[in-house]
Amino acid sequence: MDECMTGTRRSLLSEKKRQQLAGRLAAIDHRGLLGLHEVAGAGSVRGAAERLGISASALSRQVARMEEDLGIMLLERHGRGARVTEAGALLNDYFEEQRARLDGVVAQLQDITEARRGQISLGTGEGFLWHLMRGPLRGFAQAHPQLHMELSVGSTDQLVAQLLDDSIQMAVLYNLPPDPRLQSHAARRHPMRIVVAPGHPLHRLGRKITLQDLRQHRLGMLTGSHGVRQLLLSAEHGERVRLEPQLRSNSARALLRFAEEWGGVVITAAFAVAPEVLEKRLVALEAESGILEGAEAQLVTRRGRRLSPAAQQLLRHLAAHTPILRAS
Amino acid sequence: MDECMTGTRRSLLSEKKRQQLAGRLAAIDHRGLLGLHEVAGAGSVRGAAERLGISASALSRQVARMEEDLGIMLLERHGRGARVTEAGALLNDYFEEQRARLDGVVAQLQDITEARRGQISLGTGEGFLWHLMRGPLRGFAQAHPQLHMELSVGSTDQLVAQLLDDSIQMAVLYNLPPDPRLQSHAARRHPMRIVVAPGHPLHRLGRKITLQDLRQHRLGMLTGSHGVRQLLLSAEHGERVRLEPQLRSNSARALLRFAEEWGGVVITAAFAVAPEVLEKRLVALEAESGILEGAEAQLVTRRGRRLSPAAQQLLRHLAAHTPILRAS
DNA sequence: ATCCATCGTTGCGTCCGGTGCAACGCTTGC
DNA sequence: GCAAGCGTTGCACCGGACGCAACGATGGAT
Repeated sequence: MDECMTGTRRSLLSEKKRQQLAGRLAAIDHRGLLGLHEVAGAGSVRGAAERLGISASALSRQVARMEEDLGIMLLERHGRGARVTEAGALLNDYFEEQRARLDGVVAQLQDITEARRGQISLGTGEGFLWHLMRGPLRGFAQAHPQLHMELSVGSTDQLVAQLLDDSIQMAVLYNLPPDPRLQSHAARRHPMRIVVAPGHPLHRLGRKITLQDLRQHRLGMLTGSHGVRQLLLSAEHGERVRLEPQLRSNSARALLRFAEEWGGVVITAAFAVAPEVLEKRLVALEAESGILEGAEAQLVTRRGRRLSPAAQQLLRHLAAHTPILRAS
Repeated sequence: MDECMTGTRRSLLSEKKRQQLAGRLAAIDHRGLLGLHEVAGAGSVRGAAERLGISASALSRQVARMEEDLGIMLLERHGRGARVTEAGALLNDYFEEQRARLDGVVAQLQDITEARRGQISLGTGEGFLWHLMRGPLRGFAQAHPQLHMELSVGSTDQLVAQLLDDSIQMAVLYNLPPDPRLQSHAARRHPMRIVVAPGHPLHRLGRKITLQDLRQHRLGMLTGSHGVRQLLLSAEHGERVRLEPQLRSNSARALLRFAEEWGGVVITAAFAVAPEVLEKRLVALEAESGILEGAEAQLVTRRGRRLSPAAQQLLRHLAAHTPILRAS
């Protein structure tokens, strides 16, 4: 009924629509309405035709076709000129209203084209939040007040998943595992550091910290879905060390409080603790590990995705004006 | 180039509009928007094309042309299907809004077609007011609550002038002089009567009144622009009688008060004093005059004018349900 | 990792609809 | 009564939209 008869069914459907939709709705096209509008304004078919740059016969036929399709008279043919009937005036009002509305839509499209208006969704790791919010993101938002932004904060693989299903357009993340489906637009190496409170025993060592050193202290770690945790696992494997964290959390903020107030040790990038280091509430010690050295912060999108103009502009803006993403 | 100035001028105008109007506004035609809407709903070009009963290639081209004209991406080509971009969603919203609005307009057009809605303007002589308001006009208005009526009360030649310049669609009038530009849809002879208060000397005569009889009494007359007055002038001329009215007024109502309370004499049709005769405040006496016998009440329109459906229906209704217009 | 089903797109021949020109009927003003 | 407008119609023509077939590309299935 539905597959073997598609041809017939299509014909019937088309025939039905010819009389239902096309007969009433599609009969009202932009051209006919414009013609009617000009006739209403000019007061004559010929005058309106001259305004439109077409012949009077063409315009006459346009209106005649609309009348035929709608089954109602739109013009009072008046020997000397023509006036719109009540129905014609109704359609003319409709046209003018839609035209004004359309102007607004076109203006909004223009805004979208020039990235003055739009919806941008980006994701970021928790560690970038402070830098993004006070710096480039804030500047961009101030420069584009009509731009709506949605900021999704999550772990690396959460962000990757959101990138892949297009629920975010771009993401700033740390320690991204290689993925051909993603495209990097800016990257900078940020070695992982050992973060402790000032005066901590590791701080007093005065040298680079090895993974072995960490075994004697209380560790705090992100849960497994974060790129930081993944890289650390690789380092443990490479150096044959197994680290047992005292505190696991999906919140980097919680871990920093753990280091600051509980005297714990946290491994993360320096930029992620920039405010605390500035206020001298924490210190970031260098680590003695090749693997931890290679960690990168990246600005990525899904490869092959066509971004909106606003998103493209934000992408360029972030790549250019985010110090922690600029290659040194 | 091809036709001296006109051809070139048209080309330039067309070229200008190609970039101004057509480039932004006319690019958004009903067909393209419908296609975009279906793609947005179906999630794929092919599915939308199947719904529309056209080929996928045609639909693809429609959207591509809109994107070209607007200079902005409307679809996210997604390998597996297609989704609308923000700009596409904006246009789709616009389309759905206009479609809903259009449904309303079409419904209103339907109402106009079926005379459920509309604007009717009619004129009438003062003498018909009582009959029309209580009878056929009231019934018609109750049967069509959405119909707006404009009732113009005036003298015969005022109404004729309004008919000829189309400011009223039809008129009920008395003693219409023959006019080829007007068309009568219903007519009934209503001889003019001599109207006096009960007990008036003319009443006590107990016979038909001649124009000579009138010379001995105080007459009230309408001013010259009324058909009644014109006919009476003809009768005076035919019977070699000159009547000198005591009161002239353009208000028939004033003349009736003149007859009722001042003991005056007024010449008019019987229907024009129907309520007063019913209440026995006036009597209508027959006149002895061939000319006054031929007076007619008529329902007329301008010949050649195409009336609105509502007006046509009112015309038929008045012709059928107005006793003073039905040929006995 | 490979295959293939499906998607969107493009080249090309075809056809329909809109258009312009000229002529006609009609109304209006001189 | 005549001429100048108006709106409309017959006819030939042209351009744009369409369908068909084939082509890259993507994503899931094996």
